[in-house]
Amino acid sequence: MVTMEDVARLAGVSKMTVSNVVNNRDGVSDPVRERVLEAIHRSGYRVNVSARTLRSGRTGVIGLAVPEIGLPYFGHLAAHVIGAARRRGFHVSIEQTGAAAAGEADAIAHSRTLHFDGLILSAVALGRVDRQLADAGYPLVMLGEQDFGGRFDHVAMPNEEGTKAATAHLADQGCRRIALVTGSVLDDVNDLNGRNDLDAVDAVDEVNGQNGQNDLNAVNTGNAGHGGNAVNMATRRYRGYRAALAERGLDVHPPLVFPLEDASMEAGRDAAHRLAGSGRAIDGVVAVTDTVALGVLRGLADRGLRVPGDVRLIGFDDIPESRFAVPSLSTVAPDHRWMAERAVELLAQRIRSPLRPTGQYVAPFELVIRESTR
Amino acid sequence: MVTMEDVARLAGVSKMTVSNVVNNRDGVSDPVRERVLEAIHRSGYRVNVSARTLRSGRTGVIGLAVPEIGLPYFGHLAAHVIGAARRRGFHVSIEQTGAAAAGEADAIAHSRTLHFDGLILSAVALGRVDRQLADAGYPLVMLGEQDFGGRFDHVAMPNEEGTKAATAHLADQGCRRIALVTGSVLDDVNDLNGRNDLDAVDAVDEVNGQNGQNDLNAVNTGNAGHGGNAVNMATRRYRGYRAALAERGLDVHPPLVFPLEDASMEAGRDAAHRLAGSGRAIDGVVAVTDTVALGVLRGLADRGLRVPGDVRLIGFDDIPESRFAVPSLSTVAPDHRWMAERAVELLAQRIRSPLRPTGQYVAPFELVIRESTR
DNA sequence: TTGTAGGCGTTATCAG
DNA sequence: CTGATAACGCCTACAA
Repeated sequence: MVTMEDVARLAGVSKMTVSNVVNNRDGVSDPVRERVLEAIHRSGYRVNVSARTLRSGRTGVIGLAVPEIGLPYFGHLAAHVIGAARRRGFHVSIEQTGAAAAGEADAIAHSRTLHFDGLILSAVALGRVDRQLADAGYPLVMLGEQDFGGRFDHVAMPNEEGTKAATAHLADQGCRRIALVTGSVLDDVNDLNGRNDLDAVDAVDEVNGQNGQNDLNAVNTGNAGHGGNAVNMATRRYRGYRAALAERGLDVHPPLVFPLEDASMEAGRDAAHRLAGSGRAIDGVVAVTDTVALGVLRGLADRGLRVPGDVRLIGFDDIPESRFAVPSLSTVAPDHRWMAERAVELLAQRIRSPLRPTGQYVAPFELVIRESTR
Repeated sequence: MVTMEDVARLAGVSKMTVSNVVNNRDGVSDPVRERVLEAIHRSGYRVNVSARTLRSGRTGVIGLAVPEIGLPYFGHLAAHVIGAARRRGFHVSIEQTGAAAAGEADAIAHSRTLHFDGLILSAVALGRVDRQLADAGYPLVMLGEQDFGGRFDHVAMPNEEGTKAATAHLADQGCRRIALVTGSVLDDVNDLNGRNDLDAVDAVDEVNGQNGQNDLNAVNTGNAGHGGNAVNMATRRYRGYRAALAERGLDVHPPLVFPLEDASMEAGRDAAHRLAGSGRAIDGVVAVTDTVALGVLRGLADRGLRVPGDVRLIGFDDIPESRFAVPSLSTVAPDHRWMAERAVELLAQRIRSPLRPTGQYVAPFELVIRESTR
């Protein structure tokens, strides 16, 4: 292995000068820099990242923890994050958490052990992050679902607004009995089908209005300053759904909510089977994610229901697969690129200045109308 | 940061004893080990991976280079590789190569720079690996498509056999004019639609019969000893297609081959449009991958062609999405779990013994018949 | 069974 | 502008 020592000898300078050249520091004269670069090239020298890390405490690697990289949404998200990180000189290492709180806590611990410079956590299950973690001052950005009342940097999906828009769209298309297919993990909401159960949730919803200072220069700024106590994705989407129904006077008791085991296609298909067999004359379905919606599409086909003829269907995420489904899937399309950029930028900032106030952001979105709701 | 020194002080022993405990080495008495573990727990000590790496030369991290983690196939593959690696105590870092030879060479260089212990390369474009790389002795396992004449450990897809089986299946279902939708990068084969163009390829096909020593204990052994000169995936799949047609007497001139820009759904849809407009009365389509097949499915729908009524369609890979398509997609299903396990195992072996002979394996597969070919 | 000395390749500090 | 020196935290080798 060729070291800085070797390069230094070859160029007739000291180790330190080589280091300065490698790291683009100034204080090196042009002719010397030239000589050093030449020597580096000739010797095939490569910096030893471990040694650098040992000395500097920085690895140049950030972690990205997702429930399951094989799910389309997370695969695409990862691709964006990797791109955004590369543009800022970071490398990305992917962790799978298995959509379990234990996995997510593990990912954080593992991330610190491996001395990633920071971690982007696409948290689904982590109900309440350990006080340890919050206090650790480890650079951590939450991406997507969960919300921790401003204790972390957070780039959120437009859960409530998006679902409301999707539901309203179905109503506008003439749907009168609109179902929601969603995760079953509504905070503080049990017995979902039994009663008007949102009161408990609403009581928790004290927006704390904490603002992150916005020194990002993204063209598309989204909505900064979104905050609130820990309320999960399913709850937020449920709220959006109920809000739209209420506006349109389409509320129904018991609510037409079909819970899922997880956010898989398989679960979506199951839900569609239950839905078709419920005898409740459903003519519109809002699915909590596109992946679930694709499963619902399949499940409806199993039961001989036509989309959009018998039932209209809309998803959430706009994964590429949705465009190619038959029928193509209408969906809420958050700006994933924007989310990835913002998350990486927030993390980079936190790595630079650990004590800056946290920032909360909600991604901009648009409604994409395709065949499934025409 | 808490170091071994701190733990040693806390436990009243030397640094070295702590190291021995941490690494599960023997030569430490039970009471002392107990004390040390206690001290580790109390202090929240974590080994510093950089320091360990600097000293030992091993990082415990392997790289996985794929064209694009957002494509369903690679996402699922990655999930399997991550699992297999974890079982062997390795961590996985994912690189995106962008399906370009430059990207793949970069990934290798980058991988070495980062001091991964080795790299699993899902190579698509890398026509000829640099002699440098081959000679470098850097632990490298090729996964999937490319084939390098035995110079690397290689876990291949059953390209030729699988495609042959798929094509034969369509013939058995009564298809008479079967098209192939595939990548356009057939080695040494230009002007694909002009003439009987396989001769050039066949001339290259000298199987060299190199065998990897099989000390793996997988239940499902697949076919070891597959070798050959560098012939890419598209060519192998084309061969399987032609072989099946020849057997059934269904060969047609010019061949019903529709080339793709890349292996995306978009490209598949385009191909379907061309195919539908070709006026060649096609009644069966073999798509080079499931992702492409899903695009074809969509493209056929655009043109009002029914699957399987007007055209039967079969893919390759068995990604989960295929099961949920409408109609569900018949496909060639290689054992992905087996492939991931074998690739990681080969890499682990090569890391242990760099000079062992290379092993070539072809994954077992089965034909999965679903609605699209009934 | 436990402890001590030294060095892995890099960078921060400070002197020239 | 350049160079000498001392860490960074751990592990190999050898001594006690």
